[in-house]
Amino acid sequence: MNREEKLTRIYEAGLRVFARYGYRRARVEDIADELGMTKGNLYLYVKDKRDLYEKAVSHGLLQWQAMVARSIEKIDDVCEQFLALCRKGYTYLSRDVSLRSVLINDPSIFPLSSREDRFAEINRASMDLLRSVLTRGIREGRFREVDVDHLAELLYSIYVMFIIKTYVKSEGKSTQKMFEQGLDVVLQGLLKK
Amino acid sequence: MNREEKLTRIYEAGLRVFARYGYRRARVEDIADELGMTKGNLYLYVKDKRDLYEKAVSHGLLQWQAMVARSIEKIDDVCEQFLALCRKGYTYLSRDVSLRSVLINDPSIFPLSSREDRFAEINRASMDLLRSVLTRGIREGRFREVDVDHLAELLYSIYVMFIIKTYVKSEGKSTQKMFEQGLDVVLQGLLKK
DNA sequence: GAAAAATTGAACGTGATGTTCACTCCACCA
DNA sequence: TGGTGGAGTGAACATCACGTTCAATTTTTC
Repeated sequence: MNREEKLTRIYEAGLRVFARYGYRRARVEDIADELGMTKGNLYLYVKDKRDLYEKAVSHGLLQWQAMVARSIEKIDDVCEQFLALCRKGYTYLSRDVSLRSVLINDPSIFPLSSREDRFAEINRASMDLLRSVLTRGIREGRFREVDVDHLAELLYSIYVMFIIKTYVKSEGKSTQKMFEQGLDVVLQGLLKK
Repeated sequence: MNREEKLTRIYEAGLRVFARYGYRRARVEDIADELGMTKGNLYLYVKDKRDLYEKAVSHGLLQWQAMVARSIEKIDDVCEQFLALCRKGYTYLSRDVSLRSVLINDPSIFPLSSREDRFAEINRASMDLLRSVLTRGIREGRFREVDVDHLAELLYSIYVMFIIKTYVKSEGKSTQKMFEQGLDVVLQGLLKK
């Protein structure tokens, strides 16, 4: 594994840990453990904890933005769209956004205010995506007339949970099944009889 | 406010904080802040951090067990039952059980192994409750033939999230709306056409 | 097999955190 | 009014956890 790939793995592990505990409470040893290496070794790749954090966030942010952008292009129906959103690639960052900022919503956890603006922006984009899918479904007469705002919020919460389960603690297989099942039921509930 | 009530408030605040960060990463100052008092004052009520943790967990565990017991008596249909489960009283403990043990599932966070057994037990009881509701609905021909295990898991996850949002960061009103809306859709999806 | 690169683990210093305590504040009563 | 006890404060302290460094060791490369 070359230096590039190793850095990527470090950033991803870093994001997982920062997402779990927040910057302040995350220990660089946690990150080393996550990678199966020692603290000392980590310091050959990053300057210090802060540096690791900055780089990791930038790394994840790019991936996540690209994914949202791609998703928006091909809105179809809520379930497919939503599952696609869940399945696709590198959404590590959403864990920060979601677990902390959305669910628990504690701005002190992520200290960089300019970054927080971008988190908020991405969150909003994702929510907008869901809302527009729901609205369109209703307008086209396929969905029942549900409360778009609240349902979008619930769906986004479910999405967040999927991300947490899948990426924060990698329980891939059964989690996938569980959400497919669940979303199938939701879709049935949405569709007009 | 007498000493009894104050102790109760301390335990509840303690649980919130322990649930957020885990025993090790929770600071007693966090708990003091949560209560709007100083660390020093806290020590008039509890012996030390460990003592606070023990007492708080016991306190919450009793409430939660009582609630599950009550719920099991009057199973009706999944939505009503589920919402009741969500609305009712003191379920603080479930945040520990759920956010940490269920979602992130990190046994190291709560160090008392005997306690963990009881957590697991309560978790299982809650899941059983949901599964039995679903199974019954299907057997009686009211529900579509969904995958009971996976759907129960998703519902439980949603429940966990409700608890987190409501109790860990008290966003009562809109959270309530969001889950009622969401669960209504789920119920519609469950019911046979 | 030597040179270079990667990795380790122990050591260090500092800042954070659990705990204590002398002191203040205040309600209550004589 | 002045004394008493309980509630609460915030500064001080001691310990230790954590970020960081580095000499020593292992692994890789040629």
